Amino acid sequence: MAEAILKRERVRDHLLELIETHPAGAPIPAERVLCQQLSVSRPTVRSAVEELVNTGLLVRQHGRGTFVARAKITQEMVSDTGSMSLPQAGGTWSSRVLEHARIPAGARVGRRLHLSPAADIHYIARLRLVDGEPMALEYLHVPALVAPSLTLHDMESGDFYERLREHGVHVSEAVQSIEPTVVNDSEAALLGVPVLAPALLFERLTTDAEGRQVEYVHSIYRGDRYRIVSRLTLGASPRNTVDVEARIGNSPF
Amino acid sequence: MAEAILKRERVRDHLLELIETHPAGAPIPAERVLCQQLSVSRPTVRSAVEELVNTGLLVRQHGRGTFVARAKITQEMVSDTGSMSLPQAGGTWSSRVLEHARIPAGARVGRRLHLSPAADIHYIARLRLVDGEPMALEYLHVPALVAPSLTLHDMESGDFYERLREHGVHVSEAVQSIEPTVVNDSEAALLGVPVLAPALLFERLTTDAEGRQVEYVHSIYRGDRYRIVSRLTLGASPRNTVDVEARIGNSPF
DNA sequence: GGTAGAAAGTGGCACAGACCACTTATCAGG
DNA sequence: CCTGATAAGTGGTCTGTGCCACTTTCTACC
Repeated sequence: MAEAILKRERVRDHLLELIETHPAGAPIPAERVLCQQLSVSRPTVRSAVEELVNTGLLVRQHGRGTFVARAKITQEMVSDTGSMSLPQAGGTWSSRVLEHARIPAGARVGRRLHLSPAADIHYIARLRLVDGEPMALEYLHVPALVAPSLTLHDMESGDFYERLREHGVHVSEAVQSIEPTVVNDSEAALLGVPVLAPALLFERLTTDAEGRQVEYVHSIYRGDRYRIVSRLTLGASPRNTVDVEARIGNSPF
Repeated sequence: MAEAILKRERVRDHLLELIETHPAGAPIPAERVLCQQLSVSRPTVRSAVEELVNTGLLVRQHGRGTFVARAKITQEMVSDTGSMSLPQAGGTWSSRVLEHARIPAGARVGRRLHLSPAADIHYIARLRLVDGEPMALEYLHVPALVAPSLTLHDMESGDFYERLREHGVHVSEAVQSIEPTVVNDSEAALLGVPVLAPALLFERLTTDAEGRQVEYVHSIYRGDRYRIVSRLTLGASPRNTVDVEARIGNSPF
């Protein structure tokens, strides 16, 4: 019953495979070609392509072709998509590694990653700066089992998820929570703000295509420099909304 | 040249009109009926309907029909859509009006609403509770010019935007910002938390179809009871994502 | 040799029809 | 009176086809 009965889904899965095996920017076969290859009609292909265009995995260009889009769920996700943005357009990011080790998960992290507390994880603590100014503290945890050969360099790289893909890990979904907090002594010292200053606590749990928890990130952002901005549209054509966007879905009443 | 040559857009506009003139939950004509009325084919109708379903204006139910969705950009937006959700599924909301008046906008509010500081606004301050427990303070400002006959009852109603629509105001977009803060003395007293407890400061500016600023909301949410949860998908079928969802759009590389 | 036009390839839009899956209301049977 | 089968109405999927608009490339003309 797991077999895809719907042609549309079969086409979608085929496209997803193409996307995973092709670098960003690469063209995918023309719609009419896909029709022949998969033995479906063009509207079916178009429907599947459209879905992936809407989710941002593909980009269509009239008269030119359809291309693999950049995967945007990255460590910079938050700032890239604008769901969280700097008060005044950002500067240049940099980071300083504070700590790095391969250690047992422990109770708290283990629970979130669905691991035994004794299971090894890659751990890295970084201070993230914008134009040299401390902005956030980030604590990254990746199960060692998920990517045994992961190097420190991989974890430092900007396009971390791209790197994970090379290790055979295909990130598919992230659940992120944000809550207000205040900084403690050590955080205050590292971020250069007074103790008890307002801050945002981010937690992100990332899941791969096979449903495994592949990443747990825990960050403290300075409240005086950060702000979440979302733009909610109602009724306007989605064509009008630019990349800085978060559309909200409704449930049936 | 402004005329809609595309049938699909004509259908979409027709649907938008239906949505505006029908109360939330009302059924719209069946797809096959719309085909006849508008002299287009069913795929065209379905495509237009699908767009509005994706933007959350319509809800389809297999075997039952298609219905006007609740306009979810409301005061409850945050909790309803799950872009912000209670730690453990919410209880029942209620509110206590703290203050209510028709007053001049003043400098700060006037600037945000693009009004002269002397222009009148409807103002209401409410304490919002969940299961009787204080949860947030909300300060709502609506220009008197926008809805001259707005009553206190309108502003107290849960479906505030529906009410605005009856006054000829069609809400189309909202920009919302969230930042961490701590509560001051009076806020602490009203919310029943210690002074300097973490909190979230919400600001929302709502714009109508004509580009007018129609609402400015400023709220303080208890940090210990509130949390923002967003779910970011990459490549998964949007069908899998439930109402608690925020999809992130990408720009072409 | 340079340039303008034609041709080929791409995605964009639309049609008419067929069949399936689900929901609801109706109606006959117990 | 209640219950279960049935039929009608709805959205869900897919086909095969035609034409249009845009982009790129090639070609033939100047």
